[in-house]
Amino acid sequence: MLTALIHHCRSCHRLGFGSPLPSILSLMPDPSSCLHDDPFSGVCEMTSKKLSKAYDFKSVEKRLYDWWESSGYFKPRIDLNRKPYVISIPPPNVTGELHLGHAMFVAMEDLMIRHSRMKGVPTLWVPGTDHAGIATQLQVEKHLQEVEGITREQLGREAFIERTWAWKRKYGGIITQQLRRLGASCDWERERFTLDEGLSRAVREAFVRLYEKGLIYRGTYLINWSPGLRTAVSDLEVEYFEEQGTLYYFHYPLADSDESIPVATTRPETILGDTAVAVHPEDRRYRHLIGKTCLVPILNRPIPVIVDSYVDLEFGTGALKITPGHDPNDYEIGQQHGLPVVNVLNPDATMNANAGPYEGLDRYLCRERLWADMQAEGLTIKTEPYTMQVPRTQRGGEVVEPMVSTQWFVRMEPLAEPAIEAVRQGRIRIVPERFAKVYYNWLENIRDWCISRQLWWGHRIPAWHCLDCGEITVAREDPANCAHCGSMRIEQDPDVLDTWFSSGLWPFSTLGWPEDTDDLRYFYPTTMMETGYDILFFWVARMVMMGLEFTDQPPFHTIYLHGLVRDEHGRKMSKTLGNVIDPLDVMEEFGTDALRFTLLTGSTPGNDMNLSIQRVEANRNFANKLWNAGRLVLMALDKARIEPKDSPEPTVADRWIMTRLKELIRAVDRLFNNYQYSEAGRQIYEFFWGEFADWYLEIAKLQLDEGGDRAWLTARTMASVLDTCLRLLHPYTPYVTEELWGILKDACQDQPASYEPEVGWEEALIVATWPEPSAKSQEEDQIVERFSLIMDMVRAIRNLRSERGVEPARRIEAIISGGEFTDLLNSLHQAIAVLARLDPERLQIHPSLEKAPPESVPLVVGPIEAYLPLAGMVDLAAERARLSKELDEINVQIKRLEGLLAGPFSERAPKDVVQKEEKKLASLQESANKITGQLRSLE
RNA sequence: GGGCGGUUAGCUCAGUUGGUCAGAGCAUUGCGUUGACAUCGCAAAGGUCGUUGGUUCGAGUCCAAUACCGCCCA
Repeated sequence: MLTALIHHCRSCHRLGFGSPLPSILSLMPDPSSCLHDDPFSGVCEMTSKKLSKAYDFKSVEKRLYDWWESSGYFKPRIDLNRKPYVISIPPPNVTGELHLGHAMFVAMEDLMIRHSRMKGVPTLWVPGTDHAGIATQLQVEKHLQEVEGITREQLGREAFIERTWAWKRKYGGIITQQLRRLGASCDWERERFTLDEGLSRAVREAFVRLYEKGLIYRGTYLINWSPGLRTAVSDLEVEYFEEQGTLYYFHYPLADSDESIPVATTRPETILGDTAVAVHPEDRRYRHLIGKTCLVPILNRPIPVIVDSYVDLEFGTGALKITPGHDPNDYEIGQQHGLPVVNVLNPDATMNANAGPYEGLDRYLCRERLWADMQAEGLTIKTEPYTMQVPRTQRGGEVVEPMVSTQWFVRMEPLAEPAIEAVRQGRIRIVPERFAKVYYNWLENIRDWCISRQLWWGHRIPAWHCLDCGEITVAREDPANCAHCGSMRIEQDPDVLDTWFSSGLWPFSTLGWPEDTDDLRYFYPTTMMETGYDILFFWVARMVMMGLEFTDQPPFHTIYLHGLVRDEHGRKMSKTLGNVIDPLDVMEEFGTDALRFTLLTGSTPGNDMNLSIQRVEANRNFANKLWNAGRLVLMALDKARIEPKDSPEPTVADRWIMTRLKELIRAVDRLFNNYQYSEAGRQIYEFFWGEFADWYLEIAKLQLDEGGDRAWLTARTMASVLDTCLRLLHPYTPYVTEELWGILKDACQDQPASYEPEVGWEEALIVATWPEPSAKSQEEDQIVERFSLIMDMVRAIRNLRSERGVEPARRIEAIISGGEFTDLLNSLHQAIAVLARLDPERLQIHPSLEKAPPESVPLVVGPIEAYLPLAGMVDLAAERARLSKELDEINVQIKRLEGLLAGPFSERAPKDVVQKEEKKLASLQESANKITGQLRSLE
């Protein structure tokens, strides 16, 4: 009986040390003695234990991660002569918690990083977190309210910021611990935080430079105001939802006549801020009213009737109220017509003094009251249900109010242009390509970026207002005086910067910019920006702009965008839907590798993926398959512990699996070069399970039984294929592969004969050499073709057995006529017998048969014929029917191919394609002949 | 209104630069377990590749139109 034994000596270090201790070793009692030096014993007399029957990820993951990290494998091996491979992590919110979006980017980036590292490239993955201004501040505010019942205002700015830092210190490590759990091989010694000292300096430098260049300005414009958060937000942070609302129709009375203009609005409370009524120049109905004066309902404030072709004749009444203070389009019109701007809202969305009698009311209450009052005055016409686009904040989802406010902005156009060019010229490549179009479109129509936030948690704007001359001083170092009048009465602007402003500097600020550090010089520009397409504008485009502006270089060469993770039916995960999948739960149940492999092979670049737990489970099974194949290999090594006498020739099966492995490596290489990571992963999976495990290992068992050199070469081939597969899979499933590889390596090194791979045994798989593709050799196709014939033969017999209900345990007789493949069949005599469950004693292989064996079921696989004498189970009529059916099918094919080859195809198609079809036709004709012969013999 | 993606087996998805009657996982059905693995094995059933037209010797793959679903921008 084969047993997987791990021999391990803790004193002579013959095995095990220098690599992570395999899980089983930690279970072992202390060693009694080691007899390595004993000339009479070839085997270390050691405690040993079987490899567990199933892969136990729980005993592996943390131990391996700690070992990798403490061994320094995550740190780049700097070689100044080589170009490094660098990724800056998309920084998660410092106090955030792991979700599948994180799991996705970690899986993708860790795959890229591990692959690059194994290729021997100096590889750096810079980790870090961002301070998430609004999110973090809200958490702390909520906590203060719940626990102490106080607001941040009551606490005061300085104390509040101190509390927030304390909060960050307490919870800031959680997310990075969770990233570690996913196997993220980042260089944690280079971890950065957007609010740490260096990055804050970078933010300040960037701000000052942009200000000095005139690219940052402060001004009063219409912005998006979040009343709940009491801060401005940028255009990108507003989402529009189609919602049921009401369209209110009413009369806009003229000042000096009984006439009125009917107008419609979805937000009546903004009537109080109207500064004009606009009509279309071609609208005859109102032409005579142009230039006259209307009165704002209730307030009786006079406003002009203006003319503007923006007015949509089809919409509502064809006349438009203009509220420059609370509507973006009206703001534009107001600017063109020089209309005053009236703001009727307070920062908390209650009405202000401009709302007259409605002052102090909430915006929605005001809407009701005002409409009721207008009704009383007979100004209302009607209301009707109306579907409208409601702007809501991305965070919290409350309705955003357009409001005029003094804020800080970045002038984007001059920054956008080089960013467009960089992609256009190919200095930056976007994968998948189609997102380049989205990128251009946004940058070409870019609007200025509102960067100030009325928050406390963030980078405070380095601008000081002079209380004497009113000028602004912007400086790298905190100034004591106004730069304009020298007054000491200066106050720093209370606002902080949008968190994305600091994120925009991330690829270079994390490497030390604005200092000219070694890291910056060597690692910048980075290589790959891998992230979700949902933050293409928020983050990626801004990084490109900032990078070009401050470093004159694109911050990365490639942008790879992955899709969103949805539930298994394609719905967005949300708490309300209750379909949220927590990656921690998934890892707990199925292991990190299973989750990673699922994420990595379940999607194509740029497309959303629907995650199903069943898929994760299937991939957990894959990890187990690896493990068990590993057990078998270890048993083989144990069984074939010899020095080979000669150098044995590989068998047909050996050659086949090695050839297929070479083909696999080439395919994986090509796919990696095209960023087709998921297809590469799937192919490795298919190869490992469907070819190596299902076919080769089964045959290998027989070859091992032969003993001697044959067993030795077989074990070595098994070990070699496993070794290569583990290398190929490591970036996908780092834990199970590292664990198994370490055990395999130890077992191989413990062999009397060398099992050393060409590249040698590295100290760990994470830093092992990536399999390089080899040139295709002449005989490869033939090797694979010939073996495929055997596989088809075996499948055909299995198929027939199953159809006839032959019990699997029953070893049956078979007579094969092999023709030119007789030698091939003979060499696999034993294998065919076992795989097809034939009785080896009664498996006859002949070059040809004079006549068909009696009482037997015939079958044809290409050029090979086989007969299964199934006494008592042969129904001549049924066999004839089966063969006729088969023949008919083949004849249809033959006809089709004959027609194809007789037509223009043979002249127009490439030669090799034609040859392929000709070959296929010949093979079909051969089969047809054989079946015809068999039919005749059944008569 | 503009742009993008999707539509392939019951479900979730793959499918190289077009190469000749489509693949996987799960689910279903039948059979099988002292032998690496039941987290397994063997086999079966299941698809006119959304629709229409075009290009081509050849289209799931390229082009055009169209339907439905989804996303982004305005």
